Amino acid sequence: MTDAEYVSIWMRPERPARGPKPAYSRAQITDAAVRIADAEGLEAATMRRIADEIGAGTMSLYRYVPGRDDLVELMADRVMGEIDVEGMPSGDWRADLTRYAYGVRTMWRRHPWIATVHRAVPSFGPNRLRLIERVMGTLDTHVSIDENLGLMAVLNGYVEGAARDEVSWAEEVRRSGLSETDWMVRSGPYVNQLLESGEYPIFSKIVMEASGPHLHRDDRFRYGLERVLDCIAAALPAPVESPVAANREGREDRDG
Amino acid sequence: MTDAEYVSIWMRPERPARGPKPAYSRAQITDAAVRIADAEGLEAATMRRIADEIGAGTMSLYRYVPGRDDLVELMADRVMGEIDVEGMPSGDWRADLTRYAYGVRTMWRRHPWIATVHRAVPSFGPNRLRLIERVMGTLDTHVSIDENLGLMAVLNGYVEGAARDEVSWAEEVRRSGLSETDWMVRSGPYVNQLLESGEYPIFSKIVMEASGPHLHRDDRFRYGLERVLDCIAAALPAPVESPVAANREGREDRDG
DNA sequence: CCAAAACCGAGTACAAGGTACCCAGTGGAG
DNA sequence: CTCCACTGGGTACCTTGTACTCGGTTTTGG
Repeated sequence: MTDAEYVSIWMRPERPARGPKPAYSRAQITDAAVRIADAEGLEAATMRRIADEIGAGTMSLYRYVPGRDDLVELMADRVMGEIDVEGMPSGDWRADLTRYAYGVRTMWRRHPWIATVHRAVPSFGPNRLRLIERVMGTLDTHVSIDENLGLMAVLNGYVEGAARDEVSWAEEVRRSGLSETDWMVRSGPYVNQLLESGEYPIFSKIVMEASGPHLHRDDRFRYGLERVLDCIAAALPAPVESPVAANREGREDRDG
Repeated sequence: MTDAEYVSIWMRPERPARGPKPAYSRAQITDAAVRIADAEGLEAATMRRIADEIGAGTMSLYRYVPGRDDLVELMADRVMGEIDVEGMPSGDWRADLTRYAYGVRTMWRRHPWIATVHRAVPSFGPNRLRLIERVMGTLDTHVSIDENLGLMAVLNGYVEGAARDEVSWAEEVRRSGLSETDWMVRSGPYVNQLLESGEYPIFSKIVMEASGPHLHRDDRFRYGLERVLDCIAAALPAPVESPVAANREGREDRDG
């Protein structure tokens, strides 16, 4: 293996000092790859395809990127940069985290392939670091780093999980090459079989609810997010001057 | 495209009625695949490797499974069956959900490759259905299906997100082929560079906390889980006769 | 009991995709 | 001007999924 000469993609300089001017750039390659993945899925972003997209030879990409895995890592960090966390922490943690949550969701919907990137978690690119500083910074003055990590796991878990759910369905439909309607028609027989067996009452409820007048996806996301934020509020030491955090016993606070 | 003759893997009968006795079985193939993936990662579970494992010819597998994607789907549902939800709902929703959460975590740690399976979300195998019935059943009598889905998104998001975090690191280490220590040594230079730049105070706190006397992974998981369960408790209509649900204003209830 | 049909396991072969290796051209350093 | 590190990119190889095919076996129809 290339153990000895391994360097993280984030430390590896884009280009050596000497030599001719390069014709392309990491950013250009990453952008092209993201564009393809957005339109046709991550598996369509092959080295050959990306090279074609920018008019380069396939192997030329390897002058800029050690391999495809690292390129995907670059792509992941690149799209994390689209999440707007400017001005955080602002002092209003609830507003900050709400904005962050919607930012993540928007980004996932724009780049569904992000659900299939595994190395995103262990990777610390510049944009990921910025998110950590800004977002965890909003709670940093209120709780210990331990608690902060715990609460962030709850928030991130929910937001990414919800986004992953939405996006996974859409990707499955796209992969099938069918229209959304045709796709549902195709899965109809199996779902019907489950419904008619009578063994899955809860599943049936879910299906029925989905076909009746139901909470829109946005409302559902908002509902869960509010529950998570309430959860964080409850874990915070003392409400200093936030007039929002006073509703915690009833449950008539359904939103929508 | 095989659009016309598409049938979900869950509807497709394992074998036709007629013909000679089959030498293998779907379960046998799935088990072998899971065994390989556990030990060497999902990418090591190639059709050839799986066939070798059970002593079959590569192409023989296609008599039992339409293709690799479907096999992975079978694998995913197979390991979901390891999550013990027997006797749920028991009446004590908090105990049920706690058991479920730890069950999921244990399963993920046993089968880290599950983090890389994308079709798991849109797929409804028998074991996934069982989980839905049992686990969502614990809240079904207390809240609407809408709220139940929302609260489950919070719980599942947290549990899977936390598991994914733990597992992603481990997988990254495994993929590198290095020991955990060597792996950390290898990423040392980059982390040090970040630390010394002084631009990432929160990140530095995380690193410092991780190397000092810190919350063990188990304690951290438990902390987040308790926050989520508190969040669910707060969203429930009215504590009927649960003596546990009475602590919701202070925060001296840190556990561990 | 026999012939045909259906199904079995498995080998051969091909298309994609990542990438090691190689080569000729180029432009900055001396 | 000379040199050589570096460039873009072509060729070729390995791995992996899987379509096709075939000879043998089991079941069915008579």
